[in-house]
Amino acid sequence: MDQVDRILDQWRAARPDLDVVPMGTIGRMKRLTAHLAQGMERVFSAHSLNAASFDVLATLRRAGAPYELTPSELIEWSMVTSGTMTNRLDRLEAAGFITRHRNPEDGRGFLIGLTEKGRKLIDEAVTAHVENQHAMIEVLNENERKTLDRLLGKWLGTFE
Amino acid sequence: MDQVDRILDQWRAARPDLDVVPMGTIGRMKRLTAHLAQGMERVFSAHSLNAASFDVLATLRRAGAPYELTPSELIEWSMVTSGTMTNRLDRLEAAGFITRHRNPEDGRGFLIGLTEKGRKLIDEAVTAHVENQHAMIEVLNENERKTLDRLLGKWLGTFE
DNA sequence: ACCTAATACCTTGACGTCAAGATATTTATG
DNA sequence: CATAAATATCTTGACGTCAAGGTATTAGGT
Repeated sequence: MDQVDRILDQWRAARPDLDVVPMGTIGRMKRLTAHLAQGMERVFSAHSLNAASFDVLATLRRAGAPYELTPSELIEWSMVTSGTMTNRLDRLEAAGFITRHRNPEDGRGFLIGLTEKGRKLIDEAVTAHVENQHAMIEVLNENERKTLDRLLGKWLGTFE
Repeated sequence: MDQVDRILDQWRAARPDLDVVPMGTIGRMKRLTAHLAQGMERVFSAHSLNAASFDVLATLRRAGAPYELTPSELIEWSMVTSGTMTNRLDRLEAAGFITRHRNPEDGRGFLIGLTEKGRKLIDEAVTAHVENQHAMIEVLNENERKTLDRLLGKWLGTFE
């Protein structure tokens, strides 16, 4: 009997004509994602980062050496608008974690690169991040994790 | 092989020392929640609402007649800060969906009530919302939904 | 070559959110 | 009672995000 169940009970009393079972599942997804985000944010802030800046640095890092991508490529991976990416890059550049230089192959655009400081930071941060994710999912056993991942994958498939 | 798998493959190449399986599950959760939120937002905006205003009106509606709660109670149900709730209430009051009057039992506070216009709107909106949620989860069969809901509940239990 | 369309990125204004602090009122303590 | 502590709500300033629009550069069709 968690908070989501209490909400469903209220709906069943107030609107008995509605079948609110899916609302329960979706509500649990939303709350869980919020808790997970909060847990991850703690690790990020311990490394002077937040979800937005971690996202950009991680995308550059996992792209592999020489750790360079265009803003457009970063936008695709991160699924944000160009204005959001400009803002993210402004802050990361000011903090000295990335550099912006004109793309020699396309005068309209730029290349974003990790600085040495940025690469060291994201390598430390992602190590702690992965450890933290392991800790947060610890309550589920191997079978449960596999089942959950499979169901999420199937559901996600209808959207992507 | 979805976008999450592509990200995991990049990490395995760039940082083979990390076990990124939990990152995959958490990543799918996050993306799925984002898609679900987007799908729900479409229904909300069709009723001149967004997730924030729907949340407040729905909380008042499912509390039952006379559809009145204090801002503090709304804050607890919605898990937002007081500043956020003030902002939400300002907009809903300006739109004529709720009223604010001083709480006769506590001079420090207020009572928030649904207007007739607000009650009608949320009743229509929540009907469409529940239908939409059914449509979005349609791809999973009864057993899969039950299993997913049980696993999410177990996981969520470690946080709440 | 020229001109239109497409592309890459930045800018602006609005929104929803939070953290921290302010104000008014109630409750608890001596 | 008087006063300190707690409570209820609003205010302020900052952040991250998006949609829409702007500018510069490249690509395509004639």
